[in-house]
Amino acid sequence: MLPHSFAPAEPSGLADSPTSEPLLAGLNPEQRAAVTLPAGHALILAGAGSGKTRVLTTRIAWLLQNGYATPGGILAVTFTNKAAREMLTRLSAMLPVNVRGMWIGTFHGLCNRMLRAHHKATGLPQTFQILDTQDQLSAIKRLCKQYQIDEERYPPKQLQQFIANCKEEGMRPRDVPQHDSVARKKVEIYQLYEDQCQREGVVDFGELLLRSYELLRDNDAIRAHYQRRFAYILVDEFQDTNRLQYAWLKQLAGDVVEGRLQTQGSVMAVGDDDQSIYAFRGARVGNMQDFVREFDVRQQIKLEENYRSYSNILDSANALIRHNSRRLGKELRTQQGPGEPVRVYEAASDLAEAQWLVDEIRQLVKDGMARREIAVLYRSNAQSRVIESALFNAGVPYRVYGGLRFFERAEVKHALAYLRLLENPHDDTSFLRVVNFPPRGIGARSIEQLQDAARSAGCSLHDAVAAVAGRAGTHLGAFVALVDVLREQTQGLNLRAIIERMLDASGLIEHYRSEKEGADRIENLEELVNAAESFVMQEGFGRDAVALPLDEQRAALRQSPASQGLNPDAPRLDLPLPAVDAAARPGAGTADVDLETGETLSPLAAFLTHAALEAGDNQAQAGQDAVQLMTVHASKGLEFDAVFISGMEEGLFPHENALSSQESLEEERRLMYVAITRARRRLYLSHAQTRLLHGQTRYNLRSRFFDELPEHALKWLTPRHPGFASFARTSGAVYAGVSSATDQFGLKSDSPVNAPLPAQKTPPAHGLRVGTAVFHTKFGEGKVLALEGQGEDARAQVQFPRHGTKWLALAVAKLTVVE
DNA sequence: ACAGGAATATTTTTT
DNA sequence: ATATTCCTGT
Repeated sequence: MLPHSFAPAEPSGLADSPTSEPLLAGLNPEQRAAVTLPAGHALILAGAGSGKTRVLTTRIAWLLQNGYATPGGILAVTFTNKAAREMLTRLSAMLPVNVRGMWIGTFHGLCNRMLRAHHKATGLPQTFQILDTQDQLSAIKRLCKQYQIDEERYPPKQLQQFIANCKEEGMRPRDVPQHDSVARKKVEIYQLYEDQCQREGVVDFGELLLRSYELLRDNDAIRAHYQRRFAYILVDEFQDTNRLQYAWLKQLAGDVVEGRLQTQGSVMAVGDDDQSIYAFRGARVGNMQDFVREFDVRQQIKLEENYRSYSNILDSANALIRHNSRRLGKELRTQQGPGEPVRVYEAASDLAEAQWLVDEIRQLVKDGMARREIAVLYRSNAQSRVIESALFNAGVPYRVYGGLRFFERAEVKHALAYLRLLENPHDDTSFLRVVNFPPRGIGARSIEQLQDAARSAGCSLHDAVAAVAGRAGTHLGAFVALVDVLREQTQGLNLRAIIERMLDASGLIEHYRSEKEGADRIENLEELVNAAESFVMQEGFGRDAVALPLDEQRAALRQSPASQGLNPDAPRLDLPLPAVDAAARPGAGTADVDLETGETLSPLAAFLTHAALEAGDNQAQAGQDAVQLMTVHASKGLEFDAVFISGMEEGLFPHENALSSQESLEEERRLMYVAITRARRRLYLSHAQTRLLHGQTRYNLRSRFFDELPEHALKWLTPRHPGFASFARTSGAVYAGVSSATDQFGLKSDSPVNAPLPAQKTPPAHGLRVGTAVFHTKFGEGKVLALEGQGEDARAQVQFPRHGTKWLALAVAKLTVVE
């Protein structure tokens, strides 16, 4: 058994102190076991709707209440700001605790907090700014121009991906294998990018994590400090962690001694391998197995009791996900009855599907369901269009999730760029964004001149302005003067005043006033002032955690059912942090590290950080009771009384790009699992025979996922036509999806869109499917994008890397299938 | 400097 | 079909 050292006290296990009863009331045995686990590492497999957040927050409250931990000894990490906020809100409703002392936030938020506290040790300026994805891309493009990198051979988007991937794998340029000249070049660019960021005092999202990880890894005193401090580490959505995030957690938890992890704190990882839907952006479900092995996890608890849905819905989810291999294994169950059947509808077209959705939604609303309790889910954003227009024409209020968020809007980013220049004039990304916006006669030529000057002088664009002569120099000089004067003038002003002065002096407002569609933009700029104001009000800027004022905490507590028996006015558990005992730290006698400096950021710097780390709301205007439209991904973590999953078609869901490998197909299945488990009472699955996609009519088969659902739970609203399974049988495709089959095949392209298809379809003789790799003697290898027509008329649209996309008559063109 | 037309690429996305 | 990006001519 691994040695554990526990601080400050060790929970004794299931023997609760009498005071924890009110906290634990209403928890089922598994939840209760998870909440009251003794010190040591634990994996909680929390199924959808099993009360995961409740367990996490109650665990923290229980640890605090029983004195097993102080607020300063807790670290709880999530992926989204929303999840972190929810945890804080629920926690402060349970206990009158000062949440300010706790480290509860996103990975990025906590890393940011750590880097600011130790900026000297990390080699960053204290007021380093954070590049979002847009900023990062423009920084890379600028770098490519500067070093004359062939953007054909090294597309900036790809470089961005490459750099982000490297960082997620914990690799600095020197760590990246350089097998060939292309790899060498990419690494060289990576290094140049790093130098540029360092020079400008900016970090990207990946850098926040990597720097923080390296800080812990390379600095014994700091690592020891945090290892001692965080007696309890809790990780939400653990299945979504990437390699670097896991490595970061390991640094916080303990050191590897003689090949074994010697931990100080206890790590509780909460996750669900069946809901892992972010492998495409680096999430590694394997971290769950690694965690169990490397941390020698003894406590594994499954939360399988579902409090959300009726059993027909859960049976469907369970049956579907059983088709995945390599699962940790889990079955959702409920004490509720079967409820209503899952309704399945086949529409003739995407239009007809949307119309049916509208009719069904209207009926639900008429029967008394709130519109906000109805969600329409789809696999990809492009599908929302038809549905939106059907809802719009019917006058049904709806809300679409996704799209640009507040702090990502162009006008807001412009304003933020000005503010960032006030904070840091050497931020070239911000400089370039607004040097000629609003237009002030500084063209591409002048900027090139300036960039050349900056490069030869090895300084920032701001500092290079003096070196540019002539008219260009005059205009540039005026811009720099504007920013510098503004910086002077805003010294000592409050945040609101700073922003107002900036909006005025920059000419942004005036510029948009003269633009025809500028009204919305001006509104957003005014909203920026409000956002800053409410940020300041929230006290405690410089921290990502949002703390409720004490009286609000107590008010929430009075209303909370979890607070029964607690005294809302009891003194706060505002215990001091454990002192860092330098003498007791092995080999740290001389260390004079500024551990967790008390330096605070200026309100402006703090606000800019906030803007970068929390891009704002992702949904359109709230308030009105509206039907919710979103992708399946966006629906994760939400629940609704009625859920429609639309576009249940082969090629769409599962997506055609995911058919090539077992892993990606299984991720699609998990995605479907997530979608199903969003529904509380009613679940509808719909698909259309024809659908307009990329300007072309496509004929899609019913999704294979239907064949994986239990017949007893389904109610077919329309007669069943043969679906993927029958196609797969007749065409010899492997049903489990190992082959790259999609089941799209050609029907006469001029068949009327709304006419029902013939009941019996025949599989194509040519054996091609969308996604098939083919070889053409003249054009080389290509991929089938679409198929049309039958027999002699059959045509295929094929995309060739060299020759573009072409329609080929299969009777004429000699195409061979590439395995 | 900027408008307008051609070329291009369309899974999912948080920080 | 459509949104975005790129490029060219004025």
